[in-house]
Amino acid sequence: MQLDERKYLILQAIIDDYILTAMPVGSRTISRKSGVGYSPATIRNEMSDLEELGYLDQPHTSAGRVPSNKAYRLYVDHLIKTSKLTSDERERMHDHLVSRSKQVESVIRSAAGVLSDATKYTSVIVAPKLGSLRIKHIQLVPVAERTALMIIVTNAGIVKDAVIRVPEGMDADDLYSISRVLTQKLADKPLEAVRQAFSELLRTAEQNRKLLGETLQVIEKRLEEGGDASDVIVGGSTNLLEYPEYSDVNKARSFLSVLESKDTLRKLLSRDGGMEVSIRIGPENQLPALSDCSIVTASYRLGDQSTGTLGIIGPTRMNYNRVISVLDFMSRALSDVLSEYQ
Amino acid sequence: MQLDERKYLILQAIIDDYILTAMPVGSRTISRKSGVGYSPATIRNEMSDLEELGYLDQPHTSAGRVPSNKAYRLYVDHLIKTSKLTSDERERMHDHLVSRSKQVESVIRSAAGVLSDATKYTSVIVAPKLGSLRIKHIQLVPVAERTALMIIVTNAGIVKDAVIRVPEGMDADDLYSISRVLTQKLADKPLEAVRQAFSELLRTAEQNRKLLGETLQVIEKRLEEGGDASDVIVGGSTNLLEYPEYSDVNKARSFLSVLESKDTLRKLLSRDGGMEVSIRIGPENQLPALSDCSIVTASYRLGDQSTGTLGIIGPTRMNYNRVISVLDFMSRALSDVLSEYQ
DNA sequence: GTTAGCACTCATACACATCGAGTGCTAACG
DNA sequence: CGTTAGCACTCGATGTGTATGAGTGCTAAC
Repeated sequence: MQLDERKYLILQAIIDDYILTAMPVGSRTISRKSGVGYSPATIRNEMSDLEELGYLDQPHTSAGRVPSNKAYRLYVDHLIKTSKLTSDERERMHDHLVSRSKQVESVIRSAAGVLSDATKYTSVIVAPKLGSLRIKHIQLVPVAERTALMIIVTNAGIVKDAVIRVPEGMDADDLYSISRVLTQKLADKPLEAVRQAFSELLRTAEQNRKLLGETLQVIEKRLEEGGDASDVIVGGSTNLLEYPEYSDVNKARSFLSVLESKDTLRKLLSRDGGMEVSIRIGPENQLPALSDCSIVTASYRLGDQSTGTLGIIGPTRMNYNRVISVLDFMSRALSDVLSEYQ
Repeated sequence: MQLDERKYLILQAIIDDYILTAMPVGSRTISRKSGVGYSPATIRNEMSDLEELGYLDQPHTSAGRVPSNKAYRLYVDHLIKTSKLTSDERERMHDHLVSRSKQVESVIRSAAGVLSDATKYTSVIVAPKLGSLRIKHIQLVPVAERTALMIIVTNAGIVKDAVIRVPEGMDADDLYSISRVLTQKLADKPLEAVRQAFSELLRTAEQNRKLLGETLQVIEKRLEEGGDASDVIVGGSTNLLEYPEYSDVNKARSFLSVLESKDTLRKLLSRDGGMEVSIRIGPENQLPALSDCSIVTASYRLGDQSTGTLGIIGPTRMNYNRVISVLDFMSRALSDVLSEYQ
């Protein structure tokens, strides 16, 4: 059996209604809708077909129908009619983004806020991967006897720091000059290439071998870590609790627990492909705790190399249309704002 | 009517039981307890007295009694029997704290995790106030034409950064030397005193007047802000959802919303007095959303000047004994670990 | 002063009837 | 032949009545 024009129409009507109400949709409801000129009985026949094809589920015999994950997949692939945001709305979102402080982290943080406010779902943003960044500057600052703070500035303006031990009797001026050398040698190298440059450096500069060794270790460790907890930022985590899907506390808890694990989130938002919006529906994301959530993601750029991910997590019956529009816009806006630092 | 020995005993037994079960406590339950040698009828008479005195509430006629906020207040002030943590436990907590990276923020973050794990409640930690820190180092790093990143390192190792504009034609070496001057002039000054030092600096160094002006502005702005969102760290936000008090989604939501507002949290944890543990029960903290929560706070030190706050938020029937022990220990442990940087 | 006994209260659980939204099927209709 | 009206049927939701039991307050006896 194939899907003809009318089946598409009815399926779309059902999905639209379900997205709005979260209640099983009956044949009468669809029949009453403008644009559908059929009686409830006819609709029922079609619904029966659609159920057989796997596009609809029936919670129990005497309830209406509910769209299946397969239906949502069809919906986002073919049925969706993307609409643009109003220019007023675009402007407001953009303003929110730039009004904050100019720290990269602040921008991302407010972007998460804007996203969750605009969609009423939960937003997650992953900061650009450190690996694709380039070193701009390295500075050693004395903080105590034999202890220094190493600060790594990247081309994205993101600052990484770590406390390291330095050899006895090294004063501020020594650290200063070492910093200059380090910066000269390592500037504009991607972090991946640092190792090689470093071992080279290690051969030439005998006197500070020990310090350099430790510094290298720290940089490598940062590289391995891939990023710390503050690299994943969540906005509007309680938004989803507004929806009837989460009126059960246990469901709410298991959802919120996922948001607490930054590692899981980072994996969840990893994506292949380019800048365009990507959608994973229900079980398509492997996590059981999110099996009735959909995740919509997009990328943003920070400079030429590094990209980050921004995403929306909501119930499978989310307003895909709206979410796609917002994410699409924000991915551009965020890239624009962050590129000012380049 | 005064509280005699027996009333204390019974009240304590009721509170102890209610903390464990969250169910109204009946006279029979108390009577059966070891240490209480009275029949249910006698207990009932005493409970009736205690209710009249405002220490007990009765949800409805045929239910048991529930401790009132006044009872909790009495409990923490007089009845509580503080117990020490096992040395095994202390060790485990301490290890968790030091095993992580040496970044100050990481330490605080893992402290929040340890706190919430150890108590099964929600933990909140406020980073040390910026105002009481001293500047250790200022560094300007070129990131683009006419743009530089200003990094402020404090004696606590906390790095603050901001993007600023610099005059045309200023190269890396210029910024280097300016950084040195800035650092020399401002080092070891508390942030509050920076303004004065700066205006002095402004008089002497004519050529870079404009740059210095902007830099000053940025530092002042940071000062005003008092701290950004990342200065308040929450651990175990979903822990409270385990308790029957939050089986209602609306309660859960209003609680979690409070955790999302870092400003509110910062205010909530502000405290007077020294290092000792302080307790606010139910409505004693002004926030209606937390009117059936208790907040227990303690301070930790970072160096000589600056102190931060760590706290536990839980239901009013929380295990005060346990929470006090854990907080007391952690406030010392955290101070110790952070003082290594001094 | 303490306790046993007893009537009373009230939330909770359960059984049972009712209601109504919605379906599936069949037959009639254009 | 596709569409629709009619109707019996299903099943969750809602409401009502009753039993249960934990717990109280009061009184009288120990």
